[in-house]
Amino acid sequence: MVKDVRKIKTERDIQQALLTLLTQKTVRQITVADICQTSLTSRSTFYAHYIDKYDLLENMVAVHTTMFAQQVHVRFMQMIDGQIDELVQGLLADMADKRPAIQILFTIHEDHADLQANFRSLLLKEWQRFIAPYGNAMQVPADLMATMGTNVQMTVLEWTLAHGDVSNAAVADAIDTIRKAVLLQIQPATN
Amino acid sequence: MVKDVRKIKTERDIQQALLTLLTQKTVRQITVADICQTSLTSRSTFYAHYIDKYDLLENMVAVHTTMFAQQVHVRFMQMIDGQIDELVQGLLADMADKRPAIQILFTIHEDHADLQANFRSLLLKEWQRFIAPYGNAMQVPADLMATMGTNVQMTVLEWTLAHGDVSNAAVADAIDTIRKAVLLQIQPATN
DNA sequence: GACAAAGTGTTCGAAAACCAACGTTTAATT
DNA sequence: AATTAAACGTTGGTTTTCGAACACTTTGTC
Repeated sequence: MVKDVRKIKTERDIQQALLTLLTQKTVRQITVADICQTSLTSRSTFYAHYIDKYDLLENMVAVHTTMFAQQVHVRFMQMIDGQIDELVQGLLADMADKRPAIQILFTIHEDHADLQANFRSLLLKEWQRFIAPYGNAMQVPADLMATMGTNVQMTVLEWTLAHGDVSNAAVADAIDTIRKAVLLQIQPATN
Repeated sequence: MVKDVRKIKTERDIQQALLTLLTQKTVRQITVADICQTSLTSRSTFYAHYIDKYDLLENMVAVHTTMFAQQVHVRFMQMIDGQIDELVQGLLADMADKRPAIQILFTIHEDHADLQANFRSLLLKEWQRFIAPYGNAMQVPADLMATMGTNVQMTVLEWTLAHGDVSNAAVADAIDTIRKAVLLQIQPATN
């Protein structure tokens, strides 16, 4: 079953409209009429695709979450010690075209639509899987270090989303220092 | 008679598609099927709006030409001696959102679709109107100076289209030198 | 509490776009 | 010159979108 192009275009326009409006108003302030006006679609068409504006928002967050989940999983599998930050850099490269959307959605924190929280949750899960084998030998609680690692990566991710790249030497240094500290806690023998 | 939004959207998509394709292929190499594929419209719909791809192109060129004509006319009226380059800067500011489109169309030179030539022609006409009063007193042919002035402005216009702004001091200096030379020919008494 | 204004969600006939199919034209190959 | 493939332009039935209308809920005001 192939989707009619009109559906694809309508949904694309509606989603883009919501992103645009989110840079101007809060979710609550945005009306369905606003979205339709901006996207050049009629309200009846909107309701043919989404239950309401929250359904639209949750849908968009879900799509990006799924994409991130798949990528983060694949990349973590390929990960070698000491290249954890490269994971985030690689992810950012893959998401290049979605950057504006992700950047906007990161500012939205609704009950069932919180992309930032989803990303953090996915990264945390992978960190926990990564740390698990070392768990017993560690001096520091595994969950704590997993959270630390996650937060460092989220920081890199958000900084890069906002500034385009981690070209700033000072920032790169700061992150690297923290990264090494975190890894040292996990693998005291190596390095 | 208000246009149906679907028509607006379809034409917007088709036009955007052509612009995109023009960055990859020549007009001749681009097929109607290409345009439809890129714009997510069906071929039957394309033919409901345009006779063929050249009709589409001419249409787009005509729109930008008309817009430029109106702006250049209004601004030339407000023009004061020595602020001729500000005209181009002002025009560029007004056309900010259309910059990518204009930039691409400037590279296309078809028989009845040559935006660059149209712009040059419009500027030249205004220069001729501007110079006319000084005509008899000038040491240099009026038409020559009009052409010179036009060329300088076209250069600024194209450079700014390509590089975003005339922030480069060297470029700004070079242009200013030429501008003054041109104006000096026209108004030997003033300055 | 009455009221107006604005937003919500639904319905339905008309208009537009889709898409697959078709025969025709064009251009390249042999 | 014959053949083939690709692009052209047209057609008609199907799907989607539009737009206006409707009743209903929410919000803020007098």
